[in-house]
Amino acid sequence: MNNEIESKITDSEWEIMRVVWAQDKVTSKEIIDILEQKKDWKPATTKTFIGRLVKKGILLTETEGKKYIYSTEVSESEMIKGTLYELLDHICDKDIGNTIGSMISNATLSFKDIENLQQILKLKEKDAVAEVPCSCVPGQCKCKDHNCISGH
Amino acid sequence: MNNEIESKITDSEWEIMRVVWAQDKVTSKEIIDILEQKKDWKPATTKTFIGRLVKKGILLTETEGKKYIYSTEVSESEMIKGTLYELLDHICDKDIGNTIGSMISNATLSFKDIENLQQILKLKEKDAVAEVPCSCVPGQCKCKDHNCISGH
DNA sequence: GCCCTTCGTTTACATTTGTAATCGATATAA
DNA sequence: TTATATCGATTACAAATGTAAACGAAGGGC
Repeated sequence: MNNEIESKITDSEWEIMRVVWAQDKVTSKEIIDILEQKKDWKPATTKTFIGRLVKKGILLTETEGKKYIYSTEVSESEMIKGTLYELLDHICDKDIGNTIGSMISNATLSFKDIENLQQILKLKEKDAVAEVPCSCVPGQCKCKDHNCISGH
Repeated sequence: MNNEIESKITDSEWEIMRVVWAQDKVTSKEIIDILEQKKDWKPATTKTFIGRLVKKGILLTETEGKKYIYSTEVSESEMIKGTLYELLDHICDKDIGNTIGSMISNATLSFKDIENLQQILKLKEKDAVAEVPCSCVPGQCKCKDHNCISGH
């Protein structure tokens, strides 16, 4: 929505964010308590991660008395999408279909999920292509053997 | 296939691996050349990453004359799957369906891909569940509002 | 049989990440 | 009002990661 925030968080920071996304507004104490349970982190450790997220501009603070209430404007789905892209960046475009396939195979899905995905696929047919072009650098995927585009 | 190799590679290492996966067997020179093009890495930089992958046991070496031929026994799909799991580890199980959905929406897919995915979904219906259980820690997802399982 | 190139190894160093103690200010309880 | 518990900020430090130069052995050309 805004200026393509330079999001990109670490695994540990993700733990903090999950709490914030789940609660919308939280105090450090709440985050600390939850992660002390889940990750066995000392309060100081959690505080460090909170601080780093604030510095990165991902966590927002509003003062309530002497403490802070933390929140964020980066949505969870946005973050997930970012991470996903990062992964997709590592594989040949031609392989994305298969990757999604393996994801589906390995996931636990509800009937509703499946129905929904079928719906999405149906729609997707409209802008499907005959062949997904590969944009890998030559030497980084096997597509060169068939019809890889990718200039230089 | 073997003992669940402690794979888990960094972004840079991934670049090296892509070359190896694409070629099956390569010399350091080939890797260096390709990544000098793609990433502007000095030969020394690429060498460092190759060395680290060898140390991790992910790259295998066989001597040919005085140089090495590199190869791997970790498959690309295995590595992708690992990375994917890592991401899924960050989201509520209930949300996996949606995440896959957004992946599909955003991807470029061929007719064949779509057909294939439809096939997979069809099969998936067999072991679909009425409701995907959430296994998040309380406080880390909104499921507590409905029917989250997850014991502390 | 030397010299230069090549290749793997070693060393170097800054940045990021994980993990945490400590400090200083403030609110709170006694 | 003084002792105490909180809370955010500062500091610390090891390990991982990105980036690369330097070094030493070995091969190839002349």
